[in-house]
Amino acid sequence: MTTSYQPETVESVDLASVLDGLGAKVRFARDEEIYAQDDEVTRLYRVVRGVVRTSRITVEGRRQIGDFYYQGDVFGLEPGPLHLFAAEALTDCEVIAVKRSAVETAVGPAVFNAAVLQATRRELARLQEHLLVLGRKAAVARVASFLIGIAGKTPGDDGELPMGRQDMADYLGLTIETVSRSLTQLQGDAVVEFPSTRRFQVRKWQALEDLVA
Amino acid sequence: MTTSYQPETVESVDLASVLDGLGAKVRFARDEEIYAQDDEVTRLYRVVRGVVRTSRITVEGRRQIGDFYYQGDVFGLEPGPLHLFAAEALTDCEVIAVKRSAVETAVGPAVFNAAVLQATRRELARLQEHLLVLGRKAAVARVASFLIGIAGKTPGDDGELPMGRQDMADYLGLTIETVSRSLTQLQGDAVVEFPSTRRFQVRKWQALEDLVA
DNA sequence: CGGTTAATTGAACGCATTCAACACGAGTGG
DNA sequence: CCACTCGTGTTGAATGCGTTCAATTAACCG
Repeated sequence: MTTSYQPETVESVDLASVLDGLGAKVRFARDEEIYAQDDEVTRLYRVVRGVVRTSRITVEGRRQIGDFYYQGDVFGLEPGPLHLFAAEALTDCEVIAVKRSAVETAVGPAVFNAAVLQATRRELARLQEHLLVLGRKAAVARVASFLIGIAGKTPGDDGELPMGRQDMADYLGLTIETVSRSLTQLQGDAVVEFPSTRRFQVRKWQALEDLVA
Repeated sequence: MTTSYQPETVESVDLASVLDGLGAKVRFARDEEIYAQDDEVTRLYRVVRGVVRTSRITVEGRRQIGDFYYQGDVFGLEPGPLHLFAAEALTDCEVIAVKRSAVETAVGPAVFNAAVLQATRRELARLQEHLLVLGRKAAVARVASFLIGIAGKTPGDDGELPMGRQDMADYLGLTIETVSRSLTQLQGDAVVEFPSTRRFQVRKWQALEDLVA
């Protein structure tokens, strides 16, 4: 058993389920810091409830948002010994935080590595997607792809934005005004509809996806 | 030995050195394709000589360059089963290509996972850095940070650009003209000097880094 | 209700893009 | 050696899009 070759078994371990068994839930209030930029990377986190954002402030005061993490997502994975991005509670939320070493001793190094690898892969996929959005020029296209992502999280045509316009702007590399104008334009074209500022409904999926293409 | 807990040992495995022992060197001519977009992810690659670029074409014909890989770099790591980015030989080059399964059977799943994880982390670090460059607006700042990266690869103040202006533009999310203008501006301010189109020398490191900050 | 923050809208500006022309270098053949 | 071409890079001028600054409106909460 110890010598048999079982790559599939090791590969299929899910970090999320591993974390659930360990560590206690911690609550964070809106805008509270979970870990800071340049903090040491010691823990792994999982969102139990609410939404978390990672962000980085450049010297010139500009802010870049790394990503938003929703229920079930694992975050806190970074390549180096220090956090390049800080993590804050976007909404009031609850997260499970476990020391990496604790996870490792609990499940063993092989399983730990496999699980971290899988989670890191997902992280890589997020970044690749984000990269393309930022590389693409048109503001409306960026906003459109963002809305698609949000709407895709829930079944049906409607989506809910847990973050404000400023967060959207910093995520998309735009200003708050441009985001607002893009949204207005999409509404004017009847592609999406906003009953309130944070809730929307997709009216023309095709048109929305054509913008991103 | 099989049951003892040795995280450090497993962690420290380097994928690059593992690859060297396996697989044969393959030559690719300039602009030749190493693997295509949407190809299955089956192999791991290492650059022995020359430079490789990864790129992705959007439906609207726009091209985004993922990264450039130099001598010693490992590439071909992608989160999903398919390659989102294609890989091409930027210059005539030589790469080692090994089937992932071959690597895994050679060193065992634990070491394989550890090694792939480490390489994936590096990949993640590259992307995070790239993300910040694209999120930052100013064209000159993007070009400056690119030049710093290139110049940092070789000791001393001079650097060599293996890629053309179009590749730089697609990497930085700019047009070829804007890249050219930014370079001219940097030369005009005597921050860098270009004896030829592909070779440069940094004159004022401080000024260059201030632009990026 | 006011009081505060967030979001939208307007107008002017600036920077990157676009389209176009020109310069440069390398390679080819007269 | 010159003329020619082709690919690549630079430069110019005009446009357009996103930004910036400012004012207005909407949403939230006591």
